[in-house]
Amino acid sequence: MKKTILVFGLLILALLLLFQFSKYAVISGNLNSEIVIAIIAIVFFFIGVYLNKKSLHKQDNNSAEINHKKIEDLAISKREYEVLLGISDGLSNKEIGEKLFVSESTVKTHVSNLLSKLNAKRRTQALQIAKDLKII
Amino acid sequence: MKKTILVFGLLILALLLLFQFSKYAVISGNLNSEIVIAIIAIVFFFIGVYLNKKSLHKQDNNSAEINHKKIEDLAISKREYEVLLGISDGLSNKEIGEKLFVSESTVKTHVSNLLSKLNAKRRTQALQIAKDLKII
DNA sequence: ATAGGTCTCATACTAAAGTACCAAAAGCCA
DNA sequence: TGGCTTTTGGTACTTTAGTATGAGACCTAT
Repeated sequence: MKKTILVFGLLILALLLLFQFSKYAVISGNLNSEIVIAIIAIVFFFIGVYLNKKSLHKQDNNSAEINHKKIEDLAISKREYEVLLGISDGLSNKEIGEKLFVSESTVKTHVSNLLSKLNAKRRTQALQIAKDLKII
Repeated sequence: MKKTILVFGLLILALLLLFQFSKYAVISGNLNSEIVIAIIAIVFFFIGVYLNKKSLHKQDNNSAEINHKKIEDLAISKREYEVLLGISDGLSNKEIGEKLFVSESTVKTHVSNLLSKLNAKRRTQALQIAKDLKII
């Protein structure tokens, strides 16, 4: 929120400066008025692009970024999380084991713990819940 | 692509008109030059916002909209697709059956056909592939 | 040193998931 | 109406998934 105020403050400042500059430049005859207008147009075009991109980016982040805090809250260990990623890649327990260089038994243990931590009955449900919690 | 050309054509036209108008207005003394500058600034600001939003929106569509054509190409039937949605909700075959008012056997048949059509070995893999193909 | 957490793995089950094959009813369309 | 696809459902069987339990190895903090 403080950032937004800062940005808008700078924006207004830049706007005022541009106004003064344009007045000065045109009156003193140093610059062609068309060039001043072009500069203003370009500057404001990019201000529009920049502000828009920033506001949209926030939404993207909200819907795409991984919620690391939630993972901690659920007490999901590093290994369990790796297994979760394997599940979301559509791998079987055996394949996950091969990928992580552990036995299928170990993977089953991790999956079982994961399911109870996510309060899921199946791995597909775990995926759905994990996506909901934005931890995946 | 034709749309893009049209938009840019109109943009350039608007730009030229604005230039002419500003020159005329300032010279004839009908308008204060500051007002002209302000108008130009606002117009280009919104052009920037608009173009940016449009280009970002395309990406959003690409990453969020369902590819109905792909579903047809894969010859996935309506019922099979409903089962696929059930899978992505993390439901078991039995639960999908209850939701669609059919037996578990029927769901199994649909799932089996779905897997072969999506070239998947497991339901989790089917989900991953379906997301990749943007049919889910 | 020991208590607690993580990671590993095994065994023995039970429960789902998935395959293969068959078959009937329903809907559509030429 | 005959042929086609879809939908439905069953049986029988194999393969994964998931649970419960126990146990050893390894870290870390007290």
